[in-house]
Amino acid sequence: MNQIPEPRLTYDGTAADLIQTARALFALHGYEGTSVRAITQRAGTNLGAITYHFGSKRALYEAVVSSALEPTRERFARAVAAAGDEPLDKAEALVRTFFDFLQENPDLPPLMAQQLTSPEPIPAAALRTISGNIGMLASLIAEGQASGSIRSGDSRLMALSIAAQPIWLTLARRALREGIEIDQDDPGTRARLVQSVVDFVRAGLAAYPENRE
Amino acid sequence: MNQIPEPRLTYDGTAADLIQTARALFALHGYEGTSVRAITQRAGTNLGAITYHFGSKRALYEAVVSSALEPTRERFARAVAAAGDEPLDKAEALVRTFFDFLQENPDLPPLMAQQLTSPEPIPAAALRTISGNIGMLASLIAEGQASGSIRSGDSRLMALSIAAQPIWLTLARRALREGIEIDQDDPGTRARLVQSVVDFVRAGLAAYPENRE
DNA sequence: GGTGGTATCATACGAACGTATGAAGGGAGT
DNA sequence: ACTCCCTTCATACGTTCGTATGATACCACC
Repeated sequence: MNQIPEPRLTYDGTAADLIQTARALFALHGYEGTSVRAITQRAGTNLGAITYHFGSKRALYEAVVSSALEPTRERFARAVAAAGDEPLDKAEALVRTFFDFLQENPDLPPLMAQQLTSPEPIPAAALRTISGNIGMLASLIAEGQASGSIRSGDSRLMALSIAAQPIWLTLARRALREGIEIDQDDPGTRARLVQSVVDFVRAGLAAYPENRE
Repeated sequence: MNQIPEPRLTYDGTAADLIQTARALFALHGYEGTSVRAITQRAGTNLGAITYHFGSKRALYEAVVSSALEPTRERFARAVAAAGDEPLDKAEALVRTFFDFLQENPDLPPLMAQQLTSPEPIPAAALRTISGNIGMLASLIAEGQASGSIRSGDSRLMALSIAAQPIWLTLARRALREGIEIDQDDPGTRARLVQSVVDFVRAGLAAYPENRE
């Protein structure tokens, strides 16, 4: 029934090399700022490889975005499962895991930001991953509201307030270092920043204050 | 003393037209995705106008970024001054004003995001504006900590948690509409989102819970 | 009423872009 | 051993890019 072919999410061989190289370059220089020649050269392949494996530069880009976002699903699910039963603890685990994931995948915030900025449609697979993750966080909040540990309020909107922090603070990494001397490359500084966000989120969610002074 | 010439922040005539047009196009299509021809045509000027008035496309871009950020300073200062004496109220005013400003200047989040992603240096004027704003918010928080209405914690890091929310939620506007049916173009929806962030911020800052249920 | 400086104009140049094309490899299956 | 088919390769095409150049227009001022 006129099914639009969904791009794969895993690749091997030359296609995988192209995805990996393209992801780094797109994150650094944007879609238009990254040439097919730069990608294929860095990946050690022929100029025609992108056309052959993906059909076009645009198709490669969409594969990059979709495949970059996908691993968050399982990662977040595991983090929540590993945390205790208390929703506030699950939320904290989610925040920490998100920070960790972004630390391991520094390409992700630039990629997301560029995609959100551009008028190009967001790949359906990416949209599904995002809404799935927000949904997970929101239902976790709703659970805490039901059990009384989290204050009332629209759980999806609260989830957005939470998700915005790790991603924006990671995206602004360079500006924070250059502008206000907060250097996330320093492990101690980074730990304090993560802890601060965790504290802010717990305080922002909690129905009753935890251990304030 | 080898002074690097600081670009002006106000322009008139053709230069102003170019700034305004370029700002909209850069925000929409990025730096590399926006051609000198597209800018000059849309601005109703000659192809050579950018070279003449700014020297190069890059110099125009920096002028755009710096001048776009600058008005926040005065706007935020006025908002804080107009709010009462209670730091939590000032923080709320700041959040609301930030949302309003971004609503009126939808180019700003894409511009900032692109600048943060790119390896190009952040224009010094822009960096100064950002750190000034964060500083204002941080000292407001410190004030509340001194008076006892705001919980303890690193005031600068708390300021970052706050600032991240309006900007990221505005940046993600399209994704929120397409992915999880939150449409900020609808005034009611938008008001609920802003209120939710305000609630989250107040809860995240307050030393004692305000009026939770 | 020329004259000098600022601004705008049409046009040209070389470089880099994304993609198309057809030939050359290179194993697996018969 | 030969035939496919998947992949890689070198190269070419037409377009668009940012900038440079020199001519023209405008206008205040002596």
